[in-house]
Amino acid sequence: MASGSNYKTKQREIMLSYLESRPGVHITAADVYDHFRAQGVTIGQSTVYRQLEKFVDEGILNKYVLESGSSACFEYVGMSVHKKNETCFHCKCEKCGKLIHLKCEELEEIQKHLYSEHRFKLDPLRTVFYGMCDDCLESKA
Amino acid sequence: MASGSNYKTKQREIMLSYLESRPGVHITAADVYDHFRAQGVTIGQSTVYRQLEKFVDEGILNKYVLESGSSACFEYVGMSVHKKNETCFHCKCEKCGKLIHLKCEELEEIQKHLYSEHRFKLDPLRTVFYGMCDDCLESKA
DNA sequence: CTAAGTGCAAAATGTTTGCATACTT
DNA sequence: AAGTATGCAAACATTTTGCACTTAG
Repeated sequence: MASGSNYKTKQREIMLSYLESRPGVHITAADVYDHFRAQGVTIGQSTVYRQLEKFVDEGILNKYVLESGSSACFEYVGMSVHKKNETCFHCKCEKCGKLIHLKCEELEEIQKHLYSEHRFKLDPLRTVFYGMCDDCLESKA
Repeated sequence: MASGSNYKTKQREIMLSYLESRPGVHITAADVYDHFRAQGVTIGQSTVYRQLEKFVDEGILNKYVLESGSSACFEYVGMSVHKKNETCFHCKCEKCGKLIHLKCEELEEIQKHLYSEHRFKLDPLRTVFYGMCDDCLESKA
């Protein structure tokens, strides 16, 4: 979480403002790379990966791994969300792959329950609920 | 979940009995491959991956993706658990890697809640709660 | 001037696929 | 005989690393 020193480079700045403009959206390393390349701005892939990892360390981004073999997803949470300590859960549909964001009081009960009864401190940023979404449930039957 | 047809091959059988002998343990494709190669028994990697994927489809194994860049983990859950329809949740400690199994009534409330309020049908066999366990919480402070 | 960041290409992973062969039913 | 599984090697996708060069502090 604690960051080392960060030089204010052009690449870091434009990446940050791009990510900042998409709060709550899942973005992959390739998305970032492609976004800038499409504009004629080239940022090396290694730089993209290295900066993303830094942002995660700094708590500016969350990182999710949804499936093996596919890219990791990053999501801007910024300092504001972090400070407010808002809990955001994610549900991933195993059928259509849709990702659902939930901010729900009741789900926060899980955390409390796990902590008080099972002495386990849940990390909602890393936890993904797998299952099946509304649409797929209907189309299945 | 429904399986296609499964031929009873030597590879499938020895893989199954190996996995069966390690219930509740996380095993990677490489673990399986190495285990047999160390015994002089060679199973092609593709076979390992293909069979593991089948076992997952059949509900015999759970599959977890812990981090990007590292291997997917498989865990034997077997038919017995499946038939009894017991709900078993898993908590994985992000620090020490320990895997905790929970059978808890209250956690089953999550399922009901997610279903009734968010129209999302949770799959407990695929879902892992990430966080920090008792021991690591203490040793951290 | 020194520490940190960049970009390229190469390497390292982990997983999937094509295809000829072998085994199950 | 028909359908399925196997094993190899090659293909793939994602991410990491080595290194010479550039930039920020």
